[in-house]
Amino acid sequence: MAGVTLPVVALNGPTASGKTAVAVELAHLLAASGIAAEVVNADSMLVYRGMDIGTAKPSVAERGGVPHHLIDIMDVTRSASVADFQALARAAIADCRSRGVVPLLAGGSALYVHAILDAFAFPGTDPQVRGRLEAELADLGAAELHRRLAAVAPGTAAGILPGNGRRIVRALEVIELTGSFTSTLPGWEYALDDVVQFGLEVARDVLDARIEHRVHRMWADGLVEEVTGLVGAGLREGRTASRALGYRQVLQFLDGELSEEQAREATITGTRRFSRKQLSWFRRDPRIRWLPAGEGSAGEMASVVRGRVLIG
RNA sequence: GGCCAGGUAGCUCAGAUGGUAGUAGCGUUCGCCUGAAAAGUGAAAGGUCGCCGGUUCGAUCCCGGCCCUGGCCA
Repeated sequence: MAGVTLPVVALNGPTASGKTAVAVELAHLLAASGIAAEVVNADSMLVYRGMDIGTAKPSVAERGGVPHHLIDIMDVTRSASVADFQALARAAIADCRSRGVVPLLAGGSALYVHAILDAFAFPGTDPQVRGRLEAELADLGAAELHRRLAAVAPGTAAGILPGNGRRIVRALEVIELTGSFTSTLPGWEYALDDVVQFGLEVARDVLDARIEHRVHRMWADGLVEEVTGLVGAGLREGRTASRALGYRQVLQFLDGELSEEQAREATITGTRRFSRKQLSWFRRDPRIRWLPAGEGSAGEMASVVRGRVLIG
């Protein structure tokens, strides 16, 4: 009785695979059997306020009365980080469980999911050290800092491209703060109890067609207007938000670098490529149970989750 | 039926006075990357250059025929 445990349910898959709808449907099915469930977003771009159309953010109506956490939590001028997100998501998951609610971790950012579920530690950051190194990066250039990194930690330097200033700075920062830097990702080792991971599988050609259709719909729904409005909110100053698929291309259109048609096509091909990248990430995780996306997928997940709750 | 333009990588195409072709775009495959992962980045695979014949030391390229595609005229 006191031994009832609540699993963490991760629901992943490539963009446009229908994760959002399935998550809400799953929550409803669980509710029908007396199990409360809420969605915890695991998508790096849904956190930004005002980025709705281009991120395919679920509307309040689409959320179907199911509470969603970690959506619309920061302005486009800020940059979300894996480390912040890990802490926020773990807190949201713990909060759900403490209230007797099953958390449904839904989203397509594989690194975020990995960092939330698994033993993934982030060395801290120090604004002063960081600031100084970034100034040096601006002065001396990435190649020079890369040489310095190579002198201190050859192995680390070998794993970072000489032109990747951002990672070089981060590595130097961590070495300065902690004495060493590990650049290998941790293995598949849960840091949370009782995790169930599902992946939504969609045939390539179907997914590609959906992506194309969705991008056209974004344009019809006013993506260009949304971006124009966000420019006033500082979108261009947002290091991450301004690079989001669709947003970056519309900015290029607004700047005259691309025609509107080219921007739309670039968004389609970029999104397609992104979906491949997502798949290659998720496929590496052997614990994911893949289900074909479709009518019965939420039902199948619901029965697995019910079993976990009752057995626990 | 006649005229014109084409048939080169999975797709769209580039190219060479005849010496078996392209850092091409998109696609595919496989990697790297721990505080920007919808970002950044490396590499690979892949072609009997429409088919048959002729000229030539040698043809994807020249010549002839054929097939297919698009357009125009009948």
